[in-house]
Amino acid sequence: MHENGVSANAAGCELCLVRRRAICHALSAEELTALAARGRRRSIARGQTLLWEGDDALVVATVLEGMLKLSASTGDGREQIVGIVYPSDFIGRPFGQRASHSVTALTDARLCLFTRPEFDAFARDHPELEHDLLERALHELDRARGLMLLLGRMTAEERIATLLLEMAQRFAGKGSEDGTDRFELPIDRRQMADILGLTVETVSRQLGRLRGIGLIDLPSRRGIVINDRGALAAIAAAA
Amino acid sequence: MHENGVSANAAGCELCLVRRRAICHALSAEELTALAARGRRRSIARGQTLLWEGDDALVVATVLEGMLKLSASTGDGREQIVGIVYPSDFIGRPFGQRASHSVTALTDARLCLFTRPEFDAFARDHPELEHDLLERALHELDRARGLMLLLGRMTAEERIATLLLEMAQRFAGKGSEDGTDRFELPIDRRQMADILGLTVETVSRQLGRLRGIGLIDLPSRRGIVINDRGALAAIAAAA
DNA sequence: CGCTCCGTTGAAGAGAATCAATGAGCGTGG
DNA sequence: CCACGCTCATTGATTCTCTTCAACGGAGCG
Repeated sequence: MHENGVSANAAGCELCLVRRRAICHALSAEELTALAARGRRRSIARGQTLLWEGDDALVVATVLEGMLKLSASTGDGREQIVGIVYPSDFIGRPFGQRASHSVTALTDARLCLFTRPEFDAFARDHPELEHDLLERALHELDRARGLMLLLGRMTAEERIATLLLEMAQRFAGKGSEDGTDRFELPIDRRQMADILGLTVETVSRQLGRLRGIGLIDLPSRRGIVINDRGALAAIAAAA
Repeated sequence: MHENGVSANAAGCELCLVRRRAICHALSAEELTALAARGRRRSIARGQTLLWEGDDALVVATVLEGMLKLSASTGDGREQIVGIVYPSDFIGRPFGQRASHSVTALTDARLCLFTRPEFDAFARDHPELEHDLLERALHELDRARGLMLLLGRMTAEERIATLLLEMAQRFAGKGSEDGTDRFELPIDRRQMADILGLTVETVSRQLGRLRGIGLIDLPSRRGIVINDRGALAAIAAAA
């Protein structure tokens, strides 16, 4: 357990990779400077947990690079991933004492970190920022509820198809017109299972099945080739 | 299909049942008048749907009386309830074109209704209102994610125990100290199943099982008596 | 009084979990 | 450079939970 790269933050925001997509885009240059003065850049290693479910929600952050998972778990260790966050996404729980879920790095990641009390105070003084947070929260709520349908009512095959299509949409280079997509999964089978509410074995078997009927190829451990996006979408079939 | 009781709204807000708990509590008397001028009281009968998943999100509302469900469904009709709303809760999707889920009355209900464009515009001019919406959205997000754990990782028995405890917390009169609670379920078995991602038969069987081992009684169709809250909590067991 | 809706219960079956073994890929260290 | 050990993915056999299909009885309501 190292203390990881924590560095002071000047006005490097203008060069920031996510300047235009993160919450910061709601702020003027002047306001941005004020916010930046409260922020810290921090690196976090793959596998490290930033916030623990149930603990005090001490910090919030914008993701600069990397991917993190939000997860909840039962008393006996069963885990459910309740969200994945990407660069420019916001993490943490403003205006609340406790973290309702854990936040763990899926890849090495860099964050722009704020202490929650400081961030809360700043947000309350900046309506445009709160509006942006609101839009993000509403969007996440829509996504979470979509996943509830998947977890509550879809078969293993449908869940897999849905996940592949979503991953393709995010990671494949706009796919060719013939319905083909090729990309690298950013997560392993265990994490796929934890997102979909399945076991690794079931994930593996269903992927094998889809490969068997020619809808996808699995050229490598993380590699996915979608041969027939239409057929996959037909399986995902959720209205 | 009747056109239901739609009536103009004066400044009856002061008498409003949910004045102090709904979004309105964030507004001054003056602002409240301005908002009220844009609102309409509307009754909606049990079973009626206010918003359809995928349709334009034309309205938002505060619930004055009654309960409504938020639901999503697959192409072939499987349904998942993704949320239940109670008096003083806010429904609808501000700042978004499409409703991501349907909103249907579980009981006869009364709403304080706004057209979405009007509400959006008003909200943008009133940061305190947006802050309240943000807090509500964040809270709903926490709840939705908790349900994702239930749907993805819990057994039927655990789901039932969790639901009973939550319902008891909301509807039972603070229960006696010996761990007993008595209340009427506001929903039928089908709706319980749609919340928990199960079938009605499984819900019925699990309730029967819990009754069999003495943890609960089922004095009537909707009636629930919790005999041993501790044991139920031990089953719910999610951290 | 009959009808429909709802809840319960039973029997059978399917889908996913569990238990278990094997093998591929990868980083480490000899 | 290769051997070792680890993690991760796959596959098989079996088990079990939950679903599906079906029938029945009671409560409420026209």
